Amino acid sequence: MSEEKSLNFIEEIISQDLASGKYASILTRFPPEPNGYLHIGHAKSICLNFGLAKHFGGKTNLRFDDTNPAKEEIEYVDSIKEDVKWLGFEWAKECYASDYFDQLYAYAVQLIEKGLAYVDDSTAEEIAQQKGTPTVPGTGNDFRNRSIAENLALFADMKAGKFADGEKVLRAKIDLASPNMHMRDPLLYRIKRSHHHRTGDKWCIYPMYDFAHGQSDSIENITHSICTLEFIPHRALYDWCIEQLAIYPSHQYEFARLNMTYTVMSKRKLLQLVEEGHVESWDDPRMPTISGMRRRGYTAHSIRDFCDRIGIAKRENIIDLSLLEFCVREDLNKIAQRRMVVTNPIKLVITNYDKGEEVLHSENNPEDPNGGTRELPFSNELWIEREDFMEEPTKKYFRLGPGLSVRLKSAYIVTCESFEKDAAGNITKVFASYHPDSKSGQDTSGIPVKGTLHWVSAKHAIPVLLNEYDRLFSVEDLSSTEGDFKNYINPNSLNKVEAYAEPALANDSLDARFQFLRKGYFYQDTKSTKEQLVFNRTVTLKDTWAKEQKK
RNA sequence: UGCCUGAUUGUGUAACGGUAGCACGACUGUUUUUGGUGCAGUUUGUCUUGGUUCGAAUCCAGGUCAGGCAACCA
Repeated sequence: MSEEKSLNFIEEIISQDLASGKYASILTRFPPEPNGYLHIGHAKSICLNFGLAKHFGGKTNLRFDDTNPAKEEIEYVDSIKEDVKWLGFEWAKECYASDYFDQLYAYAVQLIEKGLAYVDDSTAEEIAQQKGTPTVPGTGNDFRNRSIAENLALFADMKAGKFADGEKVLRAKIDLASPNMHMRDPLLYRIKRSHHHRTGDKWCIYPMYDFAHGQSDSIENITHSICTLEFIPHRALYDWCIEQLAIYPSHQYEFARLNMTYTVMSKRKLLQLVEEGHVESWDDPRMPTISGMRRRGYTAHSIRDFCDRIGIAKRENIIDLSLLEFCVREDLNKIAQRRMVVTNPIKLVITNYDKGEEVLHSENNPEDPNGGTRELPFSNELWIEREDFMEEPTKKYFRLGPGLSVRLKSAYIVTCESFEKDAAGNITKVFASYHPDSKSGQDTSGIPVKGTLHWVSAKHAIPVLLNEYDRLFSVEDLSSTEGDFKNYINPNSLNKVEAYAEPALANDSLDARFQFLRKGYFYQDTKSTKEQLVFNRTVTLKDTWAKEQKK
């Protein structure tokens, strides 16, 4: 990080901790629960945790917070590892909370021995009721006064599987009148017979988040444990456990999670979109998941840049989707191969072109002098965009119309002579003459043109399929809406179009980034084949003409 | 009605008692064989009321507003 850039509040804390000698080096961790795919909000956390370590010369662990086997799957573990790697980060250690189950159990026994935990036979409802409310203190029950010996025996029996699911829980004995609800004798362990993706059926009791997370941090010697704002009330409990157990004192810090316009950022909601078929899968290119964005054509670099630009603070935020789009356009503009693709074709006949065909050349990327060129076949019958012809052009229209001239990109200047319509009044063909002395790169015609059109030679064109994506939701701020969030799904978030592409595309590499001239940035879909090329639109180009027309 | 966070332009984010800056967006102009890119410029802000101070976005007090907290979820 450059010196002129100011530090965010967490970087300030770390700087001070390092300067004061509190730590010789730092260790952070990224701790997802493997119950879904990672999304752009996780990317913010990943960039923060790994970025901090990188900046301050420390390390970062990847830790799976797998304490609830009912929701977790190996598929999610695999996807999370893939996504973190793809984003460009390397973890020091791959850890699992489940690796610490034995240790965690021992910690719980210690607490019981200190008279700080007890087995409670109450039902979930009873416990909830006895907890009181934020304004009314909770009340205890007789189980709270069980002897240490009895608690020890009972907890061992819980572990041994002598009770049914939900029959008993282990609770910390703290303060039922605490103004912080999380300190009102929180649950530490519950009985849950569920196959765990790593420990199998070894355990029938599982630690709760609050009894697993801080201790896992401590076991790994995490110096700075960074999480989101909703965990602020948990911090007192985090510290309490560490203090009572007298173990390595990791510290928790909280920042505001990412929210973005026109999308949702919760695994629960994203899971719903997948399960109810509103999108195809977790990696549907409309999803704000890392895998969806990757499939859509976002680069890891652009996502990292985005995370860098949004900053880290404690206030709630909602980031404009336009910032993400800016980041990916900026990156892609520099690296994308330019190609020409016509989506809504109309035939352009060059009436005076009698050479049959010729091969022209066009630059792969005007931003990159070393990007080279590609071959571009030209002939007397071309496809151009329907919207590039207007029967009765308006004043600011720079494209084709009767009597108007335009440059065909990397080819010639043509002048429109006439056009044909079908019975329904639709334009079917446009006729134009070309100016032989206006060839791209050696133009001596002196004809002034304002517009340049992309085109494809009709007989050389290859058919491709384009997925044109738009925002997933039609309202900017989903958090301000009422009712089911799915009511606000944009019905036009995907527009599949057949298109004609220049032949060079058939031989391009699978993972190349493209800019289809005047249309947007595209990336080959995972389902694309040689027989049927499919491209996903990552993002459109900025379109000031479309904006002008709306006025 | 308890506790905990927070409040700087449309959206983010800086300024650490001393010029309210930066980015995105929006808007101009300019360049351009992409109505893209680039370049130049314009644009709107310290929640509120008091207090401390030579000086307050910053410190203090009250208020207002927003979010979070009472899952055998994380």
